[in-house]
Formats: sequence, C-alpha cells, structure tokens
Amino acid sequence: MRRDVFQAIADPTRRAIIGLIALQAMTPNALAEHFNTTRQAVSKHIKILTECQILKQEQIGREIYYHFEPQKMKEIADFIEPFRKMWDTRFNQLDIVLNQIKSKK
Amino acid sequence: MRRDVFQAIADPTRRAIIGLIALQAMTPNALAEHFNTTRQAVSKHIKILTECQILKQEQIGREIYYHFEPQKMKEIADFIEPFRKMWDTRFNQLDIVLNQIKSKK
DNA sequence: TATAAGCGCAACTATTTGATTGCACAAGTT
DNA sequence: AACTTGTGCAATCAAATAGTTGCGCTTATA
Repeated sequence: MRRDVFQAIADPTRRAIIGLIALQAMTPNALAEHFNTTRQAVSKHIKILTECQILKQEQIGREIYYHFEPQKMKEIADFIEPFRKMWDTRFNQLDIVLNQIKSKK
Repeated sequence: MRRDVFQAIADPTRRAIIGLIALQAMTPNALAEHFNTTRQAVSKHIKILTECQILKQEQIGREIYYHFEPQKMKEIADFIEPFRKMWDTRFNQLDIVLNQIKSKK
C-alpha cells in the first residue's frame, strides 16, 4: 500500500479536504457535511491523509479535531520547483533561441 | 477514468519519466531502458502523460520522441502555492502567537 | 523484397482504490 | 442506568490501476 504525499493529493476529494482543513481544524462529521458521500468514505480519506502526516489528530472529549500539517506538502513543492522556470514565458523564449542555435549546427 | 495532472504524478515511475524527459526528449525504447519493466508498461505511462499533456509526441521516421510540456505542471504549483507560506518557519512562529492570542480571549 | 526495428493497441490478470453497510465502543446527556 | 452522539474498524464490492503477453502496422535496412 503506497502511502505518500503524491498519492494523497491524487484524489480530488482529498484535495478538497486539505483545502477545508487548512482554513480551520474540523471533526470528521463536520467535514463530511461538505461532501455527497458517507461519513465513512470521508473518514477513510482522513485516515490516509493522517498516515501521510498531512493531517494531525487532536482529541477533545469524544470529538476529534483534525488539523492541517503543511510540512509534508513541501515534498510536492520540491518536486515541481525544478520545472517552475520551464513554464516561465521568458525561459520559453530563451528555449526557442536555443533550439534555433541547435538546429543551425 | 480520471486523467488529471495530480493523477499523473501519483505514480513514482511516471515522476521518474517526467524527470528524464524534462532533461532530454526520448523515445519509448530509450526510456524503457531506465526501468525494470517491459517497454509496454513504460509505453502505458507515456500514454497517460501524453493524455494529460505533460508529454508531446514528435515523430521522426519510425521513432517517436516525447518532449516535456511543462505548462500543465503549473496546476500543481497553483494548488500548493496557498500552503507555501504555512510551512515557512516565520509563519509558524506567527501562528503560535496567533494561537496564544486566540486562547486568551 | 524479405527482414528487422520501433511503436501502439487489445486482451487478460492481480492488486489497489473509493465507497457502502454494519458493528463496536467510548464519551456525553437524560 | 439507559440513550444518543461521534468515531474508528472490518467485511464486502465495483471500478480503476499497473503490469504482462501477443499481435499488427509502419518505417528502415540488407
């Protein structure tokens, strides 16, 4: 069972959960109200996100508040960072120039 | 069948493919030599990446060179961007301060 | 023209995923 | 003490995924 951050954000529901929890810590029930699925389905997503350390539990009485733990998201940022300059317009123009030089030789 | 960028980068082999192709356009055969799977398996990943517009075909004779198309990767950057400030150390310290203020009222 | 090389497509398989339903259990409430 | 609420866990199921094998088409090469 793969359990990495990339897998975690692959599901649109999980991305939505991250978006909600990032704004405010919530209980599974409160979270589930935002989706058209069962509480269990949401709870499973929460479990996966917790295992990936994107969420963190905080039990208060019989309620469990899930908090957003942003550190792990950095792994994704680190993956994309090297490509960032490649979608920059100025670099694309440079790329065209480089290709012209290459095709001339 | 979900076919978005987040799904595309969820697989470690596909992330490796992206890394290789970003450095240099390659044919499926050349690419497959880097992995311990069959050419077909790699070819399937290529197909998915192409459908997501992360790769672009360029046929040269009987060979097909796949190029990296960085634009789509921006979707991922856009998703993480809002969280970026949250893993910054300075923000975390601010967060602690804010929580202290909140708990006092 | 016969053969080989480079690829994509189709069929099939095992595994994983996302979701549902039902149950158990601890923490509050009456 | 009995009932309700908030959760997690287990079993089950359909669909998607990642991989393999076999086939056929097109483009080079002998």
